[in-house]
Amino acid sequence: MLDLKKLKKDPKSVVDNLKKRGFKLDLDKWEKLEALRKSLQSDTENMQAELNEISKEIGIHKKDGTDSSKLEKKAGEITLKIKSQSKDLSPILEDLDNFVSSIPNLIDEDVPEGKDEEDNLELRTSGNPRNFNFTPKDHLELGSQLGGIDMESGVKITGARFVVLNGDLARLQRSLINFMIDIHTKEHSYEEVYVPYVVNSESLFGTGQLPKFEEDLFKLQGKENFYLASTAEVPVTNLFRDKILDSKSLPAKFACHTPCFRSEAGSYGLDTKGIMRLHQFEKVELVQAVEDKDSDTALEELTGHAEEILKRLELPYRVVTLCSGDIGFSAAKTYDIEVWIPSQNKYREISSCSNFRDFQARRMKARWKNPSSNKTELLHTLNGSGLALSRTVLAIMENFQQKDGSIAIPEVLRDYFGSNKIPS
RNA sequence: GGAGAGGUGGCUGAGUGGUUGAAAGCGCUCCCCUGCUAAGGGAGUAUAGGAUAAUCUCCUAUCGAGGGUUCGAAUCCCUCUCUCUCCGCCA
Repeated sequence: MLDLKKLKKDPKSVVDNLKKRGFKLDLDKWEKLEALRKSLQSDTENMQAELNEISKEIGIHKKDGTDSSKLEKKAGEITLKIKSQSKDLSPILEDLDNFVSSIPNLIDEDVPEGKDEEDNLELRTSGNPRNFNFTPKDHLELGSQLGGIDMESGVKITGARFVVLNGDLARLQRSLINFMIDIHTKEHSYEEVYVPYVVNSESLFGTGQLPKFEEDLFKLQGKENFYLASTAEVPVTNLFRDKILDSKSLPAKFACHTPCFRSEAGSYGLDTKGIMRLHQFEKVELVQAVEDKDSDTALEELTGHAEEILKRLELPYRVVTLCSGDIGFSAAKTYDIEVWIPSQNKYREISSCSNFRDFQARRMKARWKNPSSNKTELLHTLNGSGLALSRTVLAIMENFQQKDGSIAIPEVLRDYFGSNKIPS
């Protein structure tokens, strides 16, 4: 949620900033609503103050046993007025609320301007795409040959964009989970957490998936406000909701493996082959809550943590800064890490690392006690994939494939996997 | 799923209709006292919104959430939710 004080103080810069992401803030509407709210609210509050005063007096009269009927009559009139006024006020408050909670975060100064993913800015690359001395296959072909990727069963059991992995590939994914979590906990000092995969609407509001992006989520029947988590960001970041953290516990860093469920509405026809884009996939997520002054460095650090996994797996990748038109609703700045996919001859997203600054924290009242000012201040939250599992499996298959269709296992993973290749 | 009990400030815990935003204690902050330590004394210590140029200030809201009764609700009524105890079921 935006800092409304900022909007009041300097509406133009807020409008300009939001414009960069292609969001048109209807300032007129807001100012009108706000003016209306102000006058109605201060009016009601004044009446309430008067009523409180009179009620107190009545109390004193009752205690003394003196007559208070005149006061009671007057108070009754005021009460009626307040009630009718509140009826006018509450829809305005609701409008304001909806209006404000649908405004995306402000983007950082150094976010490149642009329209869509074409305008994202490449920051660095790591590793070199391999030169194949044979024609490389795509992961689906490889997986089908190995009998490890079973799209048909996924469709039968559930439907399109669901998959069954068998044998070595299932084990490869599981070993990757352990590998990633171990590095993040042992070397990058994250604490491992296990969290619910079903989340309520408050949690989704907190991280910014609601109210605007309900169509991306799977909603559960029955329980009115339960959804399948689209990312561990939701349950893990909400660990900080309604909390005031001690400065000693900062930075708070959590690593978490969960499945992710996304309806992928609006992605019809995109990545229909194989396991690139699924309704259900596994992910190891990194989440941090830090002091405001630390979030810039924390983003660099967190991105580095995700990159480290790719480096060790010897997968070529690049890091891009998302441009103003491509960045997500809640983020102030985002680095996407893209892994090399030989069959597509390009880099594809495998991790997205974002600094949300105080945007999520304001929505979920995630605060910390600043000992120097002795005040409670909003935390800054960050998260990033470290990494998305199905795409890591895909990338290993394609980048490490051998001429005979077998797949070599990256050196660092062999102990976890228990062998040095997946035979054809 | 059935039956009961309960949700009060950073924590513990009083408070069943009237100057209660809320006693007391703990914790924390500042000050005083003591040669040091131990101890003692005093003051302060929620969040959000608003008025104001701003602050000491003032107003409003908040005692799980939402409604209701009343001049007035932490306190009474209704709905929901969560926690605990017992029973049932169960990986």
